[in-house]
Amino acid sequence: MKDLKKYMTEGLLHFTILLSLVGVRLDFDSHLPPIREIILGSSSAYSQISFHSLWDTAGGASLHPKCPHLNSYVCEGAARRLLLEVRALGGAPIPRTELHAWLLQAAQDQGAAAQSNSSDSSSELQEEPTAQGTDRDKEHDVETADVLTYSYLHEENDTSSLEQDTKLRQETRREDNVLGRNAACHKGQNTDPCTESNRNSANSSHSLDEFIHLPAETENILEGMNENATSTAQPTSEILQSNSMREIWQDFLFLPDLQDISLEDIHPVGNGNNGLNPSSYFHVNFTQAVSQDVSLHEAMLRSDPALRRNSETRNFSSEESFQQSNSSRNPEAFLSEANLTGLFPYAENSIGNLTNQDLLSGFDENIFDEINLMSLAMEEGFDPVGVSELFEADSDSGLSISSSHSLSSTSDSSSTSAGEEGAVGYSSDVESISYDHLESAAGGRLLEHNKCCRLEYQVDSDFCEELLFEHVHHNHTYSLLPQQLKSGPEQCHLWSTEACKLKNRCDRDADKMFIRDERRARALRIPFPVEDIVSMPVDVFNNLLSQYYLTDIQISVVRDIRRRGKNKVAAQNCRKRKLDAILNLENDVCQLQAQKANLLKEKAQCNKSVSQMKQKLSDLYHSIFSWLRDEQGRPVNPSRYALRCHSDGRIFIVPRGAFKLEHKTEEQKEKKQK
DNA sequence: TTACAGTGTCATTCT
DNA sequence: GTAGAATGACACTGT
Repeated sequence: MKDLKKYMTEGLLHFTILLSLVGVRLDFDSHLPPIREIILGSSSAYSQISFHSLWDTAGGASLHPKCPHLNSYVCEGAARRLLLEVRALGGAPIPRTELHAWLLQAAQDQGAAAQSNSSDSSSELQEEPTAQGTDRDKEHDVETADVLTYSYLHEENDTSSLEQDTKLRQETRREDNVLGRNAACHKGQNTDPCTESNRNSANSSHSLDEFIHLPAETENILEGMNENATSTAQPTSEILQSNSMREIWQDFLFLPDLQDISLEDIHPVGNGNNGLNPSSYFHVNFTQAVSQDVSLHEAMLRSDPALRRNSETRNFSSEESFQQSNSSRNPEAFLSEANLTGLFPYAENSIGNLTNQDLLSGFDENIFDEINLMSLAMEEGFDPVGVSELFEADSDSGLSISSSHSLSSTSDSSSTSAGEEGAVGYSSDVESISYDHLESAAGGRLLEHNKCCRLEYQVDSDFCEELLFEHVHHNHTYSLLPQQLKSGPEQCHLWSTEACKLKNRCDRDADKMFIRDERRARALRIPFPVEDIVSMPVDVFNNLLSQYYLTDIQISVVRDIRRRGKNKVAAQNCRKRKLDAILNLENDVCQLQAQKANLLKEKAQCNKSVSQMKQKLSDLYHSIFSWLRDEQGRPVNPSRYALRCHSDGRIFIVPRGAFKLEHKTEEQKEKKQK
């Protein structure tokens, strides 16, 4: 940053643009304020560069092969230093073809500027370069076009798309001259660049010689530029005098890998280095450096939505390589990149496209239909009821609740058709994408919470399996009471089949509702499982709501899910208790009926026994009286006398009248005692 | 097609 | 006053 300030204070403000163009990720939070301060405080001509242009250029929107100010760097001999500084700051190397065309164009401009300066010695270096070469550009457009054509035809493989890129870039220049020159070139009427490009297009591999052994026309340009540059009297051209344009050119091409260089490695370029190959004192790893192509084509094309569409197909390979290059990186670092999206809108697009394109491939379209509808609903004024109905309609429209099926589809979500499972076949990746899509729809979350939400649902497919299977195994057979199960074997068999049917149906219904709420929660990016929303204690639930920053809609939905879930369980319990009570009463009735029957039976037995006892007693009575004789030897009449047992065990024969009076007096005594 | 059982949900009351 | 539980009533669905 210290060197950056130095460059800028020296009038090299555009170095920051260059940094951005070649992919340096500046920490704008800490770098932009001083940059802006320097811009506003600078008295140089470069202070006219608006902060806005810097901003746009940082995102790659203004990327153009013709950097109008690069010639300034070249003239000052600072180009190599700038590029080294770029690398020292962690910048990715510029694509060689981009650099090729870019630098050549700048060299031509510089050549034109040098010619102008030679005629006008009062002109200064810091004069606005674009103003210098307005007319002179025309003189070099032909050569520049050839150079550009040559450069872009060296791009690997996809020549058609590169031609499109070339056309795009040419359109930003003077189209007529360039196209005319290209037409002549493609007809084979020209010259080294075309023949060279044709020859090299057949061989996609690039050797270092391709860049060192330039086409003759390009060499001539460089030679002329070198001469013009060295003849230019400029106060800061000391370095330039010691470094030819070719050397500078080679310096660009021989830029060492950024890992191999630091600020300490930046050697002053003095006279002693004249003619010295920079690679002799830099650890040059050209192949490795070029391999870190940041694909400025993509950055440029993404700035144009129309072009982006065309470039998507051929960007796939480069995006894939980009992902591979970032695969070993810390995801947090990746997120930190996403934090720069506000400053690098096209970087955001790049990252977003990369992620989405890779992750969205093969997803169930039904999910996106739902998500899109959700998003629309959110954008047009979110209506929870409408969304709810939307989900309900979807979930109720023949949604199969075969969880195992849906789970099996998670391994290959692309094979799951929309008509088979609705949106049940979620995979973990789908969740993350759906949240990305619904980020805005959910009312906006902090990134931290987004991460939490994503992590919450992105655990893995086991989460879905666990939830679904856990719910499948919920016991909904509360109507099968122990009393029923304890019944006879025939009823047990009957109830077992009934229980299976009932259980299956309960499972289906429960799963349906569960999935519906689950989908609602997912759609609104509610960061906790529905099951936990319902089952957790109220204090834990409130703490959870306080820990997450949820919108009113989300809180309302969460509470609604919890209320309905609680009520559902309560209703189930209520019905269970009701059935328990009914069945208990029925069982009590049965038991009482059996008890009554037993009592009746026992009563009958008792009556029978009593009768028998009475009969025996009567028989015994009569037999006893048959044995008894009075004083005269006559049998005792049982109707006039009766037997009475005394407390001491003695038995007396008493007249019945006296027995009755005595019996009455005893009863009266007992009553009085009571 | 109808009857019925099971279930979810809402409204209300009770705790 | 609030939240949960309990419950009656209703609608819906599957058998």
